[in-house]
Amino acid sequence: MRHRRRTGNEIKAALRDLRIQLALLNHQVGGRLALKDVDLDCLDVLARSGPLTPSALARQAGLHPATLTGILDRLERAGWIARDRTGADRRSVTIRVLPDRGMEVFRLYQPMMGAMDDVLTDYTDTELDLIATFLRRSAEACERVLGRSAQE
Amino acid sequence: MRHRRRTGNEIKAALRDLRIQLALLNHQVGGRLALKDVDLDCLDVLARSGPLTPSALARQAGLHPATLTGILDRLERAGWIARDRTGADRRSVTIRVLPDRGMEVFRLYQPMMGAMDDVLTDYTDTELDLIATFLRRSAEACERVLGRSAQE
DNA sequence: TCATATAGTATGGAACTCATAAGATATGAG
DNA sequence: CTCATATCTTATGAGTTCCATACTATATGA
Repeated sequence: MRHRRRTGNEIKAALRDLRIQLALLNHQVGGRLALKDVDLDCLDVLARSGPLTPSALARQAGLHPATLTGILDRLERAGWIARDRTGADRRSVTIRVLPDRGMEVFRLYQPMMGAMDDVLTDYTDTELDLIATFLRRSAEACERVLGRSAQE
Repeated sequence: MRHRRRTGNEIKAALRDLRIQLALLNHQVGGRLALKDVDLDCLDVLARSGPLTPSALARQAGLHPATLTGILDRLERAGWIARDRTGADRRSVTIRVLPDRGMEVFRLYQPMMGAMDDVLTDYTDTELDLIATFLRRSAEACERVLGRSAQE
């Protein structure tokens, strides 16, 4: 029982560590592409959640709409994204990541991907499934916490 | 074999997701304390790696030394840290997190801690150990990757 | 038709980051 | 011991970024 609690705390501490390390990795990757941390975060969200409008992106990234205009200007000028104005609502704009530069980012994350592959070889299929599920559930838990406290 | 590869990719994707969510959580917590993301990151590193000199902290946080001066000025003014000048080398300064405000941060992370506890109840002791080890090894892998590419 | 709401962006002021340089102290060669 | 050099931290100034507000254009509903 005591062991259980201790392991739980170790998991949380490890998670905190991992977050810092991944943030540093992103910072480094961003540096090589002349991108701010926030800019890379936005690209990341865009790559995952598909094309988005500026307002939706601002909400998901926790940024002020006006701040996002600046970020999008930078990203557009550097050829990372395109602003499409083809929707039914002519006020609205959808942001799309241009595909070729997406590869460029992918390449810079390769070393980390390789390192993760090394870690993963030591686990059985069942264990990998367990880990994947745990990570997904943790991300969801975090998202729920965020949503709950954003209401107030 | 194909399933194995797919699960591996899912793990990496989930890790990316988790990073974003945790970054948002930090952003939100930082907002309630009137702290920039970078400032909170520095506090986090300090809380984990113990008292540090500005140079060491700048290295660990991937920041320019001069940038760190500004950050430390803010943190000191707001009562988060103290600059101690008691070392043998009188050029050097050690940064220390003041204990009382540390509690304040802890409280803001409580909801997330609770959510994690909920997730963890579903796992056996052996599974928790497995997860803890995986997370530690991933963080170490990330750290190694960072170290390697920082040399160039 | 007109009032109101919404999407995105321009504007200006305050704050931030970083390269350079300066001040203070340590270290090592002669 | 002295002096040149290296190291640690911080001041300075230029350029950039963030955000609150206000504005334009479009949509929606009475």
